[in-house]
Amino acid sequence: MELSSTLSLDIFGKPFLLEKRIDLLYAIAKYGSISKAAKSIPMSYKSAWEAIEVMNNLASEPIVESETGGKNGGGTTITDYGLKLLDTYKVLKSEHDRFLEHLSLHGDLQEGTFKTIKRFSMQLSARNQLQGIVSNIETDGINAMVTLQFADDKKLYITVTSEAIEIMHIETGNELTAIFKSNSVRIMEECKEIDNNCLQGTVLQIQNDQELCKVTVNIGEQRSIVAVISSMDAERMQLKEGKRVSLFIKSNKIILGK
Amino acid sequence: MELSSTLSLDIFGKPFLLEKRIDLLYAIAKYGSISKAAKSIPMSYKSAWEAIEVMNNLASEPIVESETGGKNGGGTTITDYGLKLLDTYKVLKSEHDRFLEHLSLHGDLQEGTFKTIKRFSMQLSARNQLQGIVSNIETDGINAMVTLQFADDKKLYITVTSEAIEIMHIETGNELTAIFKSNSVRIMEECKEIDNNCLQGTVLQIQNDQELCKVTVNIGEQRSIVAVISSMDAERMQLKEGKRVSLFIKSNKIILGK
DNA sequence: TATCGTTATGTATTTTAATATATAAGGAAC
DNA sequence: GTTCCTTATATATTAAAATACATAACGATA
Repeated sequence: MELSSTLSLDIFGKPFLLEKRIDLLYAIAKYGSISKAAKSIPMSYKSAWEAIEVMNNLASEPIVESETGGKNGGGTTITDYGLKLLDTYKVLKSEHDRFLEHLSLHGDLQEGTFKTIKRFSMQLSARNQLQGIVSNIETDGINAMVTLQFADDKKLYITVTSEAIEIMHIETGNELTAIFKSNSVRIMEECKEIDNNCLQGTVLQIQNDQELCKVTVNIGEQRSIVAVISSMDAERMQLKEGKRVSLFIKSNKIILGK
Repeated sequence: MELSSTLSLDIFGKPFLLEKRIDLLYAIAKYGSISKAAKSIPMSYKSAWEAIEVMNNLASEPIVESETGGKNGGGTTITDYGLKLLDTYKVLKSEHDRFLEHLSLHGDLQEGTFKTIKRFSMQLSARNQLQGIVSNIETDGINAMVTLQFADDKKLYITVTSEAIEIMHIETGNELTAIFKSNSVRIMEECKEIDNNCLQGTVLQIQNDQELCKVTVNIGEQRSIVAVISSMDAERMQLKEGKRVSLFIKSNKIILGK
């Protein structure tokens, strides 16, 4: 048994972006004309034309622009706004697909064992979430150590139970998310080479209250990590914006998300 | 702009459980007859009959059973299997709705700022996930303390950043999930009254390797918590199945999920 | 100016899905 | 046996959606 679902973006309660229309828009982007696009789908020119008219009317800005007459009889192109909408839909759709896949895998539908389903569509309070690829798994009795590799040859070791590895079907090559709280991050002047789970970065922002200090550190590629440390420690290290620091996260304080 | 989506459960690539059919099944369960159910939807008897025939044929077991003739002319009732499917669909649907709501709230669709979307449909490695109601929030500078109340007047305190409270729009009355790793759980013989974040329970299962000991503790209402502690500690406490223990989870090791 | 491929628009036709209507048969209850 | 309400099944009708087809306007280009 499988799950399927069609995603639709509505405006004023009316369908705006539908899967079919999205296909049409991509075809228009490719061929530069409604008629050719319609032929490639395939669908009738009239349907195509009406679909894009509806979309253009519902949207706050035009999605496509048409020219009639001219060199090749005219044509239709997608506006920047239209392209942005296509990107948006793509992200939405892929996230939705991920969700359905999770839901499908999560229990035996025939058996109706879904009552015990766990929530897995959650917004998490943990501010730090880094995506990486599993490069190694070492199972050793009750616990297992997962190595998560990031783009820039940084990596993190993560301790989870072997049970979790099994239940989540974690394998090398999986793209997983390392999740950890900001108070699980320690800041040090310099990592010793032997230290694991160290990430380098530069301080982006500092915020203080009486006892605590929230430090945002840029670790490259627009990714940042938030650490909350004691104001005392912050002062001792003379933290300030732009300063280069090392971040240390204990492997047993990281949660994995698939 | 809004998101909408219709969930469908398919078998052999063919639509099996659709929203409409679910409504029909509920109506049949209520009225005990296809004709009355169809009238109440409303839809034609023929459509209704065909719909349930399709479903009965696709399913591995009958979903409804019909009798013709008799006291009130016969009738149609839903089988246990059918009821189980309805339950399954309900869970699936509510999870799907949750997901769409999250997705809708997660960015401004008009602005197309969805590129930076975070994954929030994840399976988590953390084995311990407890749902409760927020009964109190104390924001104090950088950090905030959330009190999560459970059914049986147990409660947990959770430390998160004030930023997280804002971003997630956490308010008293929200139903949230407390998420923590099994190695964040300490086991003690007895909690002192003054200790916070203590949960009582009885040991369900114990698993050992050379160094570590995984203990599953039942904390009532079929909910259980998994703790991984050192074998030494386990031995010192003479843990065994059925023993009553106290669990302690530090407030700053818990992640909140909404 | 005639050509060409397109947009823009209308009307007719087909397809599809749903409803409406009709009818047989079943079987307990009176 | 008649009544009653239902299931089960077929056929006709309606409604909605898509396609097919036809035609005007457009404007660069040869």
